[in-house]
Amino acid sequence: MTPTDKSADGLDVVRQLRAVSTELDLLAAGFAQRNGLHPTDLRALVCLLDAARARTPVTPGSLGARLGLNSAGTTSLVDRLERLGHVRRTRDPRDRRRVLLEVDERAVALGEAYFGPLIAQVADAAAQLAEPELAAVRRFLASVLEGVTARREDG
Amino acid sequence: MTPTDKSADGLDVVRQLRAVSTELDLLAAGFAQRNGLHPTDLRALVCLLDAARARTPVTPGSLGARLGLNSAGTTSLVDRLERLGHVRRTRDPRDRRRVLLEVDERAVALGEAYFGPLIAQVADAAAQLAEPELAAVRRFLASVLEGVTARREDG
DNA sequence: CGATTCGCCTCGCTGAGCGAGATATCGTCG
DNA sequence: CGACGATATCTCGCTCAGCGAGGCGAATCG
Repeated sequence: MTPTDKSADGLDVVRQLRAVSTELDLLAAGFAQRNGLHPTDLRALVCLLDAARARTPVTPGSLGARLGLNSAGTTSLVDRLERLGHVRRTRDPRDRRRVLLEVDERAVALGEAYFGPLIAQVADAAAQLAEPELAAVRRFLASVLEGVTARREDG
Repeated sequence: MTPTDKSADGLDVVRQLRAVSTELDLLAAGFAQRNGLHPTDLRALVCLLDAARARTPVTPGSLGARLGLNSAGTTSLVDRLERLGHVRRTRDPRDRRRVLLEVDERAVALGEAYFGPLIAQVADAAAQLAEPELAAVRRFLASVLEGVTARREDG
């Protein structure tokens, strides 16, 4: 790449990506606040909805691990979500030490109200690209994801 | 859109974008924790570094507004950053009510240690695309940014 | 069956961030 | 110039998310 060609070194793309990322964070924070949720609660709901779609059972332990919380913090997180009616606690009949978390339909609706329009907008942006262009976007994003993940894992 | 054509409806791009966003958040959180910073502190440093590069003066008030903090919370945030030596308080000679925040060189170095490799990786990912492809990525990201920003503003 | 491990919860505490209000400075209008 | 309201920041007291330590029932291993 030529140092004089500013549009070809990808730095503007870096800026765009960062702007998108921070705007998404702000959007999420605003949504959380409007719904009486803390950022952690929203992240927890996202995990729960992902798991529900994948038919994967979630326990306080697995949720806390994924969010980086200790067991005490996880308990109070689940307490909050349960108090708001987003989640129910059920004893696992196979292993009665475990508690299974079931997301309420209201939480699913809430999640769709949040992600739905967002998904539609991104999908729409993607739909305005020709197929080979879309393929390039996919390759670029996959590459970024790989890089970020790799950086996160070693530190 | 036809549910059977999974590659053309852009949903996979949505998933990629979300994955990138959450990975970036996790990376930031890990970096913050390793450096004794809270997520808010890191966001504040990002704002300060951006402003420093743009030669824009920053006051506790403007910083708090940008981060969505109360004046009391802003004061304690600046106290923390000052205690860690990342920032210095200076009275504005033109308006002695105001306090100007100056970032320390250590904070700049810290920021570059964090953003540098990340920027390099994204720029590298961009460099592996042909020019028309890169243009498509730019258009896509601009479109996503516009959509997200618009959604955030009305709510 | 004990002994150990595992999963979750309770208790007490630290500290980020909020609301209310105090303090100092600035701009303005008589 | 002096009084007054606006503005920028800070202080005080509080709430509550999350941590560390420890407890208790359930599973597993010897």
